[in-house]
Amino acid sequence: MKVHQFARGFWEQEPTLTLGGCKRFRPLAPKLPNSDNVVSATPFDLKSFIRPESGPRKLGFSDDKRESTQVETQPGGTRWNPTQEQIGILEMLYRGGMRTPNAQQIEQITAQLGKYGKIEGKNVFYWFQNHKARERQKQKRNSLGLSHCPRTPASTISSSITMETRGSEEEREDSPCKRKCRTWTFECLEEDKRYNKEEGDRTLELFPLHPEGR
Amino acid sequence: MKVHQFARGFWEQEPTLTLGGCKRFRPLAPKLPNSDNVVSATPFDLKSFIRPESGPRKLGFSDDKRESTQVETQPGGTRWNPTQEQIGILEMLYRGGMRTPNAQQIEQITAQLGKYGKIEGKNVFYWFQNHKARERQKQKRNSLGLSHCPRTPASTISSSITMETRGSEEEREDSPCKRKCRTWTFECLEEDKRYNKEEGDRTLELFPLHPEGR
DNA sequence: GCAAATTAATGATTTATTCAAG
DNA sequence: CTTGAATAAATCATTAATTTGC
Repeated sequence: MKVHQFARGFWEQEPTLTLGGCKRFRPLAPKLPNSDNVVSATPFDLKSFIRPESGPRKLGFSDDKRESTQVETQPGGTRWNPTQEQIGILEMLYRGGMRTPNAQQIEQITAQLGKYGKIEGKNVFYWFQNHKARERQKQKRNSLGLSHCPRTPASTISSSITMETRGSEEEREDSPCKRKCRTWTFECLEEDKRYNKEEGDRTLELFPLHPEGR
Repeated sequence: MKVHQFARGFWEQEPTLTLGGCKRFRPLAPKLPNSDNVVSATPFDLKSFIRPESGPRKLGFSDDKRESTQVETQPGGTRWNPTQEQIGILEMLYRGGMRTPNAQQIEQITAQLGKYGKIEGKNVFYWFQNHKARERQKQKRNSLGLSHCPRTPASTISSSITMETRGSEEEREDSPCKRKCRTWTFECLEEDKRYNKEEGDRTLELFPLHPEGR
């Protein structure tokens, strides 16, 4: 099987990946301590490798200096705490019919909401996911209690801005036809901790492979 | 309520947000026929049109030269088509115990696998998700047939490289304790379509629009 | 041998659940 | 108790295998 061969090259080039922390894996290759390998590799071997939640959860926003000790993959950190403005806007968008914003939309929403407080794209994403799910639950609960006239709670929604959302088709809430709208990429944990600093932080590049460039 | 106020500014500044690709909604704002908002959206309306193989599906490694015209913001989107090398490495990692790599891990894996063909972080993420889920299904199916001795298939995994992954703690397979490891961000649809790229096209910035310094 | 037609795999998204911070 | 965060299950969609008729 050729896999091993490939694997071989793989490990040799990226010793980092050879489970720095997880010794169980015996590297197929010698080890190759070569300091800088390809992709700048961000040496951080495997600390986070599967044991990310060990460290202190709290530190949060103190002020990242993690690169020194690498505090296990980012300070767990405080979770997003939306401001009234942010919630208001999100709800408006929701009422407006938005259910599963795509990457660009999320990006822009995030940019806007960032004016009212720290926020990241994932917060927006999650908010829509949760809000949608919970509205659904609520509705289901209600329907059980009423057992008829399923259209009741729609009032707020339908009143002013139901929009085309689903009025046109047969679909309800969020049809599956909206598939394939989102694209995303992973980001180095390090940086997502910044609060909203001005300019610069908008231009985040997606592949923060370089250790600390920013 | 101030919401409207915010909303107002919001829409004005970010017309793009009016649902780029999902025409279903009618934007609160005028409409903004501005072409760019469709953005990718990959109106792929017709491409898949029942005759999926019409276009040059093969390109893969041949030597694509399409980047010149960029084919309207990327072609409906070819999905990732892993090479043998990539699969081999991924499977190795999986056998090594990796189940839900975090952002950093994904990043690095992606960087490595990128040597063997175009790949993005999300592909790696999805691969693990799917592989894990499908192994589970398979196992369940098997167990139904056997209805006993649940420890059977573990052999390969436990034998040589279980790693610290969860060897140290109480967690098995993929306990929920691994929560909160991942961080990701959304990316503009535009670029994710490029094929392999080398240089710096990775540093793209995401906010083509920030209206004002915020 | 070969393409169109079908089927099997599997990549990509969405939805449902669960966990836990506040 | 509310709700942000994360994962697993279900689902959709596209690509590669394969079968089939010529």
